[in-house]
Formats: sequence, structure tokens, C-alpha cells
Amino acid sequence: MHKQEVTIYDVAREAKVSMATVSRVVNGNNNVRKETRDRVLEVIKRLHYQPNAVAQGLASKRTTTVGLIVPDLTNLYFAELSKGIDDIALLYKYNIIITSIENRLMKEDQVIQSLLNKQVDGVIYMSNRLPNEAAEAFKRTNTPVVLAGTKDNRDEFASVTIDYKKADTEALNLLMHDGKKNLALVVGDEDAVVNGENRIPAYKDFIKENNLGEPHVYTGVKDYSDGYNLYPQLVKDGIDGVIVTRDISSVGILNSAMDAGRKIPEDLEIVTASATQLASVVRPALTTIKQPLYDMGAVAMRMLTKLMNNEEVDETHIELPYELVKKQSTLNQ
Amino acid sequence: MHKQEVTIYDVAREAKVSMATVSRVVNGNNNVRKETRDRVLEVIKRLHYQPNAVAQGLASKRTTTVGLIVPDLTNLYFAELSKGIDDIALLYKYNIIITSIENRLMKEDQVIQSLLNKQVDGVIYMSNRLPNEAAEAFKRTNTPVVLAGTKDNRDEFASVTIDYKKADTEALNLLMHDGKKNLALVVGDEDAVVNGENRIPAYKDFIKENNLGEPHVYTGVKDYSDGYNLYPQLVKDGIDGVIVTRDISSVGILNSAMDAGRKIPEDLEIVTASATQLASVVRPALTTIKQPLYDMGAVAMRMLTKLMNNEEVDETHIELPYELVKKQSTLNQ
DNA sequence: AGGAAAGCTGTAAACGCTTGCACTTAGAGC
DNA sequence: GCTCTAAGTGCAAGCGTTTACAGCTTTCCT
Repeated sequence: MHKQEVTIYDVAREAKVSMATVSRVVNGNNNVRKETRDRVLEVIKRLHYQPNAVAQGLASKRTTTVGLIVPDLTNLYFAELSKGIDDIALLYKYNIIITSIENRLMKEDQVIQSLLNKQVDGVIYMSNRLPNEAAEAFKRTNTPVVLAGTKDNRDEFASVTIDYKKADTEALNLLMHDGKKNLALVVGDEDAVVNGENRIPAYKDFIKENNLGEPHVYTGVKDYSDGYNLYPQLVKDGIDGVIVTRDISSVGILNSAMDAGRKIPEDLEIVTASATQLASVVRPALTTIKQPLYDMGAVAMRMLTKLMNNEEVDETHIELPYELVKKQSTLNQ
Repeated sequence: MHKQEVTIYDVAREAKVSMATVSRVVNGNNNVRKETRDRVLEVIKRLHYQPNAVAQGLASKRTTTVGLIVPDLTNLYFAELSKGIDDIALLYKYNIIITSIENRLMKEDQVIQSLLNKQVDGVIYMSNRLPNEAAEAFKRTNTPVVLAGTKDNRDEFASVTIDYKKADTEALNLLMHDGKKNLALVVGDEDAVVNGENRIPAYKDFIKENNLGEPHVYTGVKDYSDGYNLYPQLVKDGIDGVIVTRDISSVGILNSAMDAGRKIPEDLEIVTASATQLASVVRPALTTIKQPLYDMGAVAMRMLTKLMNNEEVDETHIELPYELVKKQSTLNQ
């Protein structure tokens, strides 16, 4: 980076005003006489002046930048959330610094710290569970945080989710009413608050209340091959209906069953819990708990803008409506 | 953002040295006596000092931030490229500001200008075609740019791609040797340099050289439903082998054919040109021109680090090897 | 021992902007 | 005509770093 070609000072000199006035024009402060404003704007245009956001950030202590913390960019669940976030961020003129934190060289809270050092005005957090060090760092720097599509067990951070317990219960009901007797739950990370404190308890309660025998919770099923390889175990355990939290694992199970010559949904009903593109393009198409991912991202970002402006926020734990969409991987369409 | 709790000045006072020395310690400059360094480090730890990256950026004129310009976050092609970029960026301690530019409120070059105002040290560009205004802005600010998975018709910007002409020709050969007579090419954006100046000419040359009749190039096929709706037209035109640039469109064509009761690959052979996750999870699995997306991203980012350091770069137009992977959507596996 | 070189540290001027405060001017109200 | 208010503008002190430059110590040769 070489010396900046044209600064606010050049504009000021050329327009025969002070830097302060140029700054006011640039920032839309209306305490400037129209003629002065026009003159300044003309010079800005003529000189191709562009404000240096780094200097603005240092002087104003606002960077108009938010941090996005995401486990994995190539997971469509997060990609669709991010899209909602991104659109609203653009609307409010925030830039996004994105950092993914899975399988990394650096520890999660180091990555987060580096984000805070960049003086982001706020953070949207989408990973499973907020580590203590990170929570401390957020509080210490007083940075607003919104969790999108995830929860935290302390109730300190705002969040945007769906009602996971209700959604899963509804899906389990669907399977049960289809006559399935041996229902299972397949999750990625059991340490995730959404799973450990919402989905799994909801599932266990359902099994107990309906006298459906022993619960079967399969954990650590994170990608396509995990799902693919799990299928024989499901057969062995006599599972005939399953809720899978990750789309890609659902597809793994689906393909494994198909490759083994089984019939979906007759032999096994599958409900997937995310509803990314993936769920609808495979055949048979997957019945899904359709989470409004784009909207969740958008709402989270909108809430963050309020928090960053110290505006009143009436509800910091927002649950958006989901929809149970029946496709070909369950009966009774 | 409130006043920063602890600054380099506090550390200096506490450690009884000057700011300059603290700065040297922080930046790993080894012109500091060991005892002094240890004392400073101790204070840094004790006070929880973290350097303010914005102030560093202003003073040093380097932000250790790079801009990523991507059409669409939810397109796995870009997500996988981004992952490679992200990993290398982390390795070299760069943060990433990501901006997507499709269907937006703001014009592309405005978005890019806002990125430049943030004083990014470099940019990785992944969209179809670099607009003139943007190219001018990059040159004016002297910001290094690397194109990843895309090309530019002026030869001014570094790029990392595969040899699209060769890849497509090879794929067309495969289809021809399977006995297909009426080959088509389906692309998203015909204005994209990769399509307009590489894939389409390669296709047309092949058709002409092999006397395969009239060329059939279908353009503007961008998403799932575009592909789905195109299929009847392919039937009408008697197409029996097709290369599709976007995975999601390939899947649309595939499902459309299956839903119509046709057989793939017997009735239609499909080669898809990206090789994201999508191509391998659908059934029949798609034969693909497997682009090394992760590596392309990684190589692009690595090259950018060199450009940002004014290091010697021997080759600025890198073509990585691809692989033609035969799956179930073509014969002769 | 004497001088040069190398190592270590501090001073202070940037970097490009925002913003509180004070000042000027012009009009309004009387 | 005089005071008062408000709008418009400039001054200058930050914001938290980096980095020449200079100066002081050591160390190393011969």
C-alpha cells in the first residue's frame, strides 16, 4: 500500500473549506450550507476522493464492519444463513469479515480475538457452542453478539432460531403416525446446545411418553460418509424412522439404503432437519423440517444493527416459524 | 464502541519503556533485549493488552485484510473455492472481507469501491467478468488482484484456472466415443469470459471438426429450475449428450429426465463441469470435469500473498490440472 | 586501549479522519 | 437598534499505532 493519493485535506484545500466541513459533507451532516456542500461535492468528484475507512474507524471508533463466525463455508446450512446476513448487512452498509473455525490451525478463541482486534462493531456467531474465553472477550470489549441458528446455554447472548423441540416432536409424530415403531435421532455434534439441550431431550421425552422402547441417538454423524456408513447400523438396530439433523448426512443414509436395494420410505422413513437445496434435489426428495435459514440470517443481522446502535430491542431470543414439508422420504404425501 | 480499555501506552508506562519498544515487541522485531522483551510481554499478558488493528492499519498502511468478491455464497462452486482461500489466508494471518455481488441493491463497482475504502491489501475476484470501473479502481489504488476460477479478457490480472478448452474437448470426446451424435453445451452466463472465450469456442470447434452438425449452445441456464425446464427442449432438439457448466443445472436436467421416465445415461449422457458435492450425491451420480476447487482457491490466495509482499511471482496465469471422472451419467464406466 | 560496529531504546512526527468547542454571521423578535 | 438564537464554519485535539532518526551502550577487533 502506498501513500494515499487524495485525502480529505486535499479536498479541503481545493474547495477552500476546512477538513471539518468536508467531513461533514462526506458524512451527510446537514449543518452545511447548500452552496458549500455542492462545492465540496464537486471537488470530491473531480479529485476522485474516497474516504479512508481505516482512518474513519480510528477517529470515530466505529468500523461499520461485523464479524461472521461460521464452522464451515461449504455447508449449505451456513451458506444460506450467511446469505440472509449478507443482504441485510449490505442494506445497512456494513462489511462482513468472515472467519470459519472448524479444523483449524488456530484455536477458536484466538480467531475470535483477531476479529475483535479488527474492531468489528458486532458479531454474528453460528457455531455450536460459544467457548468461555470467547464469551469473556465479547463481554470485555462490549461487542454485541447475535447467535444465528444456534444457541448458547448461558442466556447472555441474543439468538435467532426455530423451536427445535417443537419441530422435532412434530416430525416424530409424523413418523409415528406413519406406523413406524423404532424411531432414531441422528445428530452431528452432541455437545451443541441445540442438540444436547433441545433435540435430544425432546426426542427422549417423545420416546418415553409414547412407549416406543429404548431411545436410539446416534451422535457424531457429520458428513456424507458418516451417514452412508451409519446405515447398516440402523438396519441392525431395526430402525424404521429417523430424524437427521444434517442434510448431507441424510443424503448419505438415503444413498446407502438405495445402494443396498432398500426402499425409501417403505423400509426407512427419513426426515431431515435443515432444508437446504440438497434435501430437495436428491431422489426420493427428503421430507424436511424446513428452517427459514435466509430469514434467520436476515433477522439476526437486523437485530445486530439495533444492538450496535444501542437501540431498544424488545425480544432478544427470537424463534421463527418452521414448516414440516412432506416429500418422498415419508409416506402419506 | 467505547474507549479502548488498554492501549500500547498503558503497557509502555507499566513496563517502564517507550511505546516504540512495546510496538517492537508486539511486532516481533528482534531489536529488543531479552529482559526488556520479557518484561513487556509480562505486562501485555497481565493487562490483557491487544493491539488495535485499525490503528495499526492506519500507521503501517497495511491492514492484513483481503477482499473476496464472489457472486453467490450459496453456490458450492464458490464455497469450495472460498474454503481454499480461507485456509491459506488464515495461515498467513489475513482476515477476509467477503462481499457477494449478485442481485444486489448496489452496483458491483460501488461494492468494490467500498472494499477498497476499507484499505484491503489485496483482492480475490471470483465473478464472471471484471467490470471496467472496477479494473480502473484496482489499478488506481494499486491493489493486487487474483482471479480464481475465472478469467478476464484483458490480460492484466493474475488468475488461477484450469484449461477449460482442453477439459471440454476431452469431455466431448468421451461423449462422442460413447456413440452420441448430437452434443450440446449448456452454460450459465454467456458473457463470462470462461464461457464466451473458452468453453463455447472449444465446443464449436469440436462440433465443426467432427462434423457433428449444428452446434447447440444453451445459455442463461443458471439454477435448478433453469435446468429442469430446459430438458424438454433438449429432447425436442434431439440432444443425446450434454456438457453443463453448473452442477445445480445438471441436477435439474437429470431430475427432469428421470421424472419424465427417461434413462440416464442411455437416453442422455450428462457431464457436469464443476464437481461440487452435488454432483456426487445425486443418483445416477454425474460424470464430471473435476476442477480442483479447493486447490484453486489456495493457490490463488498464496499468489496474492506474494503479490502483496512485492515478491517475485514467476507465473501469474496458473492452470491447475483437472480430472475427468466417469460416473453413472455416462456409459462405459 | 581505541575506534568502529552493532545492539538497544526513546522521541516525536506521521497516518487520515472525527468531533467538541468556539467563533462568526444573519435573521428574528421586540 | 439591540439582543438572542441558530446555522454554518474552522480550530485543534484526539483516535492508537508505526517508524525514521538519533542517541546511548555494549561488544568486537586489531
